[in-house]
Amino acid sequence: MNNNLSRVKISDIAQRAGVSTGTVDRVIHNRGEVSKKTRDKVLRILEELNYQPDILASTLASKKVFRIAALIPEAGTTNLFWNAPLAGLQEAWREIKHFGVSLDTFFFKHDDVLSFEKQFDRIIGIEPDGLLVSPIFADQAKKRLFTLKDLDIPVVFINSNIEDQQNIAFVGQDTRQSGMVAARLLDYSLNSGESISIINFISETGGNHHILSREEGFRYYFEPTTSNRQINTTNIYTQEEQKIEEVLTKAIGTDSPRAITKGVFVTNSRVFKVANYLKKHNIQNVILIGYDLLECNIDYLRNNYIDFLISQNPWEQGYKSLMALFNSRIMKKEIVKNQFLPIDIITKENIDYYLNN
Amino acid sequence: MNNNLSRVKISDIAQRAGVSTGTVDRVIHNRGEVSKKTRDKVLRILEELNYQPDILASTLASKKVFRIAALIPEAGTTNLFWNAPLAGLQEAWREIKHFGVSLDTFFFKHDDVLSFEKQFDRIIGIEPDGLLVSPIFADQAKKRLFTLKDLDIPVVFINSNIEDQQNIAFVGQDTRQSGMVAARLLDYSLNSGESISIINFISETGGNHHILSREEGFRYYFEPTTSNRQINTTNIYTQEEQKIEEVLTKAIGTDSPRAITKGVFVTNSRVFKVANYLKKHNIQNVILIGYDLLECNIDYLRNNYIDFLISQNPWEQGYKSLMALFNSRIMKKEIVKNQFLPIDIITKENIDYYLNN
DNA sequence: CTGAAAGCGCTTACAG
DNA sequence: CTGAAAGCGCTTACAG
Repeated sequence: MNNNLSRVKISDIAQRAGVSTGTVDRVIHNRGEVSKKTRDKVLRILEELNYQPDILASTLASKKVFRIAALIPEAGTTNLFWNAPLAGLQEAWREIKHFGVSLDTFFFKHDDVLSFEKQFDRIIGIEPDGLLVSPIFADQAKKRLFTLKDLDIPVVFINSNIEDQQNIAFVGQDTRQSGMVAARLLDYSLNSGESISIINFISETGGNHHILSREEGFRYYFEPTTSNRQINTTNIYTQEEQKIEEVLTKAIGTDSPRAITKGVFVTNSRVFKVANYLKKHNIQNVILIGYDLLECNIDYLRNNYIDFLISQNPWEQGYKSLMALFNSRIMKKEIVKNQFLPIDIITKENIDYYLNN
Repeated sequence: MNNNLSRVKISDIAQRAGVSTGTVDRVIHNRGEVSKKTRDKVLRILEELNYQPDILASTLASKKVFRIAALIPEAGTTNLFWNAPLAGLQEAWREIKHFGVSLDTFFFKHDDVLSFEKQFDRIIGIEPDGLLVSPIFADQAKKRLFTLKDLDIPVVFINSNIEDQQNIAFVGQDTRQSGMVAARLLDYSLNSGESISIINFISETGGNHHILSREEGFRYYFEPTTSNRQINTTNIYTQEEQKIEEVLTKAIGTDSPRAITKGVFVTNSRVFKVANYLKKHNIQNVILIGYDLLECNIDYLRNNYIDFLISQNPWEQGYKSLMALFNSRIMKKEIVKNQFLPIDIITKENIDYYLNN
């Protein structure tokens, strides 16, 4: 179906144009120092012969390295999600490093704005050839994106998006829609009339956009039939186990004054907290849905305390965001600006096939 | 975190060993014509300095092309599934063609053993450097795989597997487990005691392994609680619309003598046939699950006739199978032998994010 | 503004 | 069995 046909090379162009290969190279890369006349001529022949550069020879000859910086949250012990994007990033880098790409990864603490700013500033100091960033602190990011624009440094957003920026791509999930998926699953699993609790684990330091938008999608799904079903939201601000216990007891405890909850939707990866509660109090027959394939969530999924997990495809997020930068800048390909990853529905039965990466 | 450090090159090795680069090259590629003594010496230094070849320079210098043949079913009009693996294959090829890889794709008719044999024989005649095949006709494949083994041609299986062959990889789905996923979804969606129909669209020309194995997984899931729920299997052998209609009426029609079915599991992509039936007869409140994101299935999913589709990730199957061959033979990497792709659960709410490829 | 030459790291004949 | 030289397609100084 396809073959490596003998391709036209720079020397072919040079010969046809009656110039040297150096000159052809100059026009190909817009390096100036060429008269308009020869430039036009070469350009025309390039077009005519449909010249495609040999990227291998090109990167071999030019010892340039394309320096990519990545700025993502540190996984630490409280934020394990971010291990996966990092792994995806590194795998992508392994695949493309031959093309003279270097990758420097910078970490910030997801609950510490200052660490974000500091690291971002460090990166700006370095002036990389491309940046990949998870801009969870939108305001702090925006100022700096302005600087990057001046420096003409292309930016890819990963996991979080900021609208109306000059980023060349966003790679992540449609959070609102993922709430609708959760709603659909609960809708299938519950009988009509059974009530639902939404649990939001709110972070005091901001970055709650995901959570709110998931709740919004979830509620939107039920809107037409909202009369059927009671849906209560509980926001949890504390980190203290004891407090969480109390709040959950009010929200979903068997003695809860509210109508007995049959479905629980936790809007982020901390669903294991709720699973833990259900286990401790031996509450059965509650359908529990949450996010992300953290070890502890997986354990509860396997043991039937969590029914569904929604995965954000974090590994792919890392992989694709680096590839977006690479394809755009090194391979000179057109890339898709908004790359929404699948909203994967995970159960005990298919979990194993999402862990390979 | 990482950088393109100055690497050790062949000339470094040559210098240290007191030989020419040609000799180093000879031992690196086991091309013989080197005395044991110098060979050992070079080998040792290679090891010591942890020499890693520059794959770019290597493929640029050697004008060798690695010829890959692919043998997959033709998509035609009745078998649209196979468009996706083909697209994945082609995308993978686009990414690696620079490394001197050619791809020739051969098609057979999925319901015609002879076409499979004929095309396979053509490929053997060509003696490619690697083969990627969907061995749905196991017996006919086996003989020929024997020949390939003699010719030392590496083989990757795509979508269908044959156990105990010399294939370097299999890329596909765990079909049995996907049946369990379907079972889980119906189990959540139905009330206890409600009965289920399994519909198998059987092909007379063989290749029904997927179907049977999906049913087996499905039934296995319910085994412990089988008494709760009636599960009836209906096999459909005909292609005639009229006959199908009759059989479905017996199986799931509202006047069916059997207990009224509340859940239907169709074990392959022809679930749209059942959706069509439900629509025509205005049967509501039946949960319908089937396989594969064909256009017609997607339409029924969006219109609520189909509730869940299980996707086999066909695009990825194509992509990964070519990459397996590439990574193993060109990049000399270790590859995973059995690459099971995720068992994706698709609903109306997340379908859009599985269509990008 | 332009060309000739050297070089990127590896491979391939060829001569001995 | 071994080495010297040319070449893969492109880029990079340098000289003019």
